[in-house]
Amino acid sequence: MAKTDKRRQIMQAAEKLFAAGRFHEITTDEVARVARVGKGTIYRHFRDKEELFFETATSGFDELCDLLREKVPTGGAFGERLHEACVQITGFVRLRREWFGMRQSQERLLPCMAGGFSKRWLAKRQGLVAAVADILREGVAQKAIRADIPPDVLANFLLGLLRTRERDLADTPAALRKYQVVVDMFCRGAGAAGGHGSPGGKRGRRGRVSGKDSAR
Amino acid sequence: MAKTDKRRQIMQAAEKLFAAGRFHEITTDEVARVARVGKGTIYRHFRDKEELFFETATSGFDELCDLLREKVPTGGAFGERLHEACVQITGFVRLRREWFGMRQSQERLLPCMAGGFSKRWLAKRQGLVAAVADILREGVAQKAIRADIPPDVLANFLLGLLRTRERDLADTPAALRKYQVVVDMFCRGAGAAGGHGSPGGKRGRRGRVSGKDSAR
DNA sequence: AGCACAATACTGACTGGTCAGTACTGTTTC
DNA sequence: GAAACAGTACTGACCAGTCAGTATTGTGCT
Repeated sequence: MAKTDKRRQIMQAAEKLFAAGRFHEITTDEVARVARVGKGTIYRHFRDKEELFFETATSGFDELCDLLREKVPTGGAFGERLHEACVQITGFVRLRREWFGMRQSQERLLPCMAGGFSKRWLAKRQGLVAAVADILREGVAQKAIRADIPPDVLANFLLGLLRTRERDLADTPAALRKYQVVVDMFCRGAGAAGGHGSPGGKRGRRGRVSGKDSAR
Repeated sequence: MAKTDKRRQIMQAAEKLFAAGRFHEITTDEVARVARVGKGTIYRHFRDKEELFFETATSGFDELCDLLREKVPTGGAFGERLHEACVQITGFVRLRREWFGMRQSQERLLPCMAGGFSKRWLAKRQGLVAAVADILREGVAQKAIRADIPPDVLANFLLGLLRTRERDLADTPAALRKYQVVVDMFCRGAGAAGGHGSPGGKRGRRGRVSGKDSAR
């Protein structure tokens, strides 16, 4: 059995456990037991409990970034890309529910962590934001996404909306459909040149996010 | 010194500390020290550390609800009410930054808590959501807010957007202005009868959130 | 007022349990 | 046979919660 297998086993167990309980409530003995691994093996792969936690909490970012870059390649209609990105993100969140829950619960705690963890964490998260922002940037270029808000801010909004929704949704069959609400909200809110009545708004035009349908 | 003073001292210290570190990293000794109170006094006011934490983490919900009901009374133009609500919420968040940070960081941990904490927490949070939803409901009645998404879902979205923004913003003088982006996004996304190009969308009309400007 | 006494609030040194991390032994794998 | 491992016993730091003792406040009496 390759070394990386053990590492993965441990991380999977940690992910599961950390998702269900608080950091201090999860013992390394428990992680070892669930991972079907000797306790010492954990310390063979991770310096300490903090690092195990950090690596586990962070892993999803990389995976999701890879997924986005793979499944939502550059080029093609922007509307489709955005939609596909949302599908991938929500799909990933559903697939890796435990990681997602864990990330949610512990995100803001990490900056309090000792040493360089805080920066490493932010860098990881920023990677995901950047991946989403890249897609949105293309939308801006195609006049489908409003240009007055920086793409990375919009990317954060989108992720925030998905997150909000995720908190409320059980893992029901209807859940995926309900994510459409998020996409819908976002597209209307972030679409280019939309008119509205909120304070500060000035424009009177409205664009379609897909950038190709001209029903208006 | 009245009993409530000590209690408040303790809660203030706890809020400050819990905002900066994880539950298990904050010792009751530290809370006592910061609160300038004997350790035993904590246990005179709170059953245990969990309860101290819960009460502290929860207090802001009530305060914010009271604030909303006071400063955003029923009646009046919906657009103004929504705007005022956002101002109040963001103002509160800025004022009670520590509580907000703490709430953010520990929210999802609470459901893992023993006993009835989980339900009590959700109930408290639901109170805030309901307060915001009530305001939005009026917007629906006035045709300013779309009716196809339940008000409480929209309320969650709004709170989520504010939250997302809060995470990114330092406490700069420009910060308050930047919240307008959230309000703007939300109003466009949640405004009644808006056309857009997102998947599943069908409508072609667009309304103004303020519900009193008739540019369309 | 001044005193006695009770009730309540408070303090902080102490304790008992918990758990991260280590050490060691015997086993499997390559 | 050596490297990785499971299993387990061990240890030392750490910390939530306790409790015996002290301070403060309230009350009734003279």
